[in-house]
Amino acid sequence: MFIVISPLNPDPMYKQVTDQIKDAIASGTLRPETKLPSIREMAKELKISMITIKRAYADLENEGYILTRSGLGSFVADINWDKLREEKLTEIRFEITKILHAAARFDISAEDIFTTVRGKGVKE
Amino acid sequence: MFIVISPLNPDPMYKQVTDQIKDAIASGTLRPETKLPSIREMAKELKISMITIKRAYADLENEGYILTRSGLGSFVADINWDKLREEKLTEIRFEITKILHAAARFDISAEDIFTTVRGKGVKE
Amino acid sequence: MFIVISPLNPDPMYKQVTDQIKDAIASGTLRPETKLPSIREMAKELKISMITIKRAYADLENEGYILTRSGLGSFVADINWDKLREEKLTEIRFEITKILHAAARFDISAEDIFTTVRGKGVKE
Amino acid sequence: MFIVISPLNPDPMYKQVTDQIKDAIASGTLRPETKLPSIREMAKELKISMITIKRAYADLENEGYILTRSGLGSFVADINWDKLREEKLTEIRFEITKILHAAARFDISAEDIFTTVRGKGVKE
DNA sequence: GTGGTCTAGACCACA
DNA sequence: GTGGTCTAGACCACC
Repeated sequence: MFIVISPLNPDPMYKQVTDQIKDAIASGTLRPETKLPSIREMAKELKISMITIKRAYADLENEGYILTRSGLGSFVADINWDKLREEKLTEIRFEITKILHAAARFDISAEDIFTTVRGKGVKE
Repeated sequence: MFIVISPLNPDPMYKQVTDQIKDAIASGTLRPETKLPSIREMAKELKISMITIKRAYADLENEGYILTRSGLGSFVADINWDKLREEKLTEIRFEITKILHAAARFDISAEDIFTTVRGKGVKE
Repeated sequence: MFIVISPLNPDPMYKQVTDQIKDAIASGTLRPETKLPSIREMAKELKISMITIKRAYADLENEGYILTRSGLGSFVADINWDKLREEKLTEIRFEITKILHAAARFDISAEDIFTTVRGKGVKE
Repeated sequence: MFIVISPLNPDPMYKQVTDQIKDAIASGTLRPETKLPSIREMAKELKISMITIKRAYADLENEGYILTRSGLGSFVADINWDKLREEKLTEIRFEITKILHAAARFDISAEDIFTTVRGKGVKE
């Protein structure tokens, strides 16, 4: 599979898993209805504990990214993109504004930041 | 004093303390040579354990923000401002880039965000 | 394990621990990637508090000797020896020069010292 | 007077005082029978607490460097130079050996250090 | 009064 | 099981 777990990444393992699966879903690499590897398979492939994968899948299900049916496996869910996008945009706007206010104390302006961030390969 | 500990903030208490003291130093509210409140005073004022403050002060000393002399107290160190600003800018760039990556998963572009943030009264 | 805590040693316990682990890493007894005993194991073995070991491990991590991952344990880091050696040499040269200048006031020359230090079993 | 107390020096203040007085005696700057400043004067001049000077003078008396006579003041004692020099040499040897041990951790030999120190203007 | 060290014991997140 | 955080309370050296 396409997932990589790094011990240097400060994020906990389960989060590294969920983040990468979310990326795959959002980018279309994993399409709705697609069956995910079983917990056991995924654990074996990534050489990490089944418990960790279980936790990751549970989180994904709670957040509506996947659906798990006993005995059948886990499948990518069909997501309400508009609602998700709106929520996310509000959340992000809040985060960014907080950071910019903090930055202002160091005499770093929003433009300073936007400029250095642009042209770094971030999708515009 | 000027420090506020919030139970809603997911950061551990000691980090809330260090972050706010760093900000105060960086913004000039706390000038070099200034004596910080003693561990005991600060603990009493914030109503948290002495040990948590001690941990915060120890971290600040390790990072070069303050100097601590047993029997005397802790004092704001003389800091290399350019280096500090540079570090902060790197840190912020990292934070923002992380958020933008998360945003991209929802088809929210950097420009979408910059646009909604601009004209919100944030210093540019 | 190989660590010994001596009550006669004026160094605090946590420093005795870090010094001995640094020695073991530097001498190759502990190789990169090696897992260190857990905080609890080490504490039990040395019959000192968990917290003292935690302090020692935290210091080692701050100085780059080990990496600690919550839930997994602590591991010997891969160290940039050349850089470390260079820094250390500069630092030592400074220390020694300071001592020699102090000694000169007592009419003790550098050669006097070098001579008495040599042949004492110190690695040359 | 010739004493300087530095807050950057990790040695406690009372030790900075005793060390510098010992140096002055050993180097002949302070000759036997010379009267030292009173505790009160010294404290005022160095801008530190009388308690600290009291502690320093007490230590010096215990180690035989000075004699205090109530109502008269403190005077430099008549010292056995050979013994003093021998003590100093032992102390320095101890310091140097400690540094060399630390150095050995980084594969830096005594010769490496002696070589870089020599020819730096240190009296040999 | 100050900070430095060590202790015991709790609760939490993570694997 | 692992480490991370927070707590209360002890003793010490220093000012």
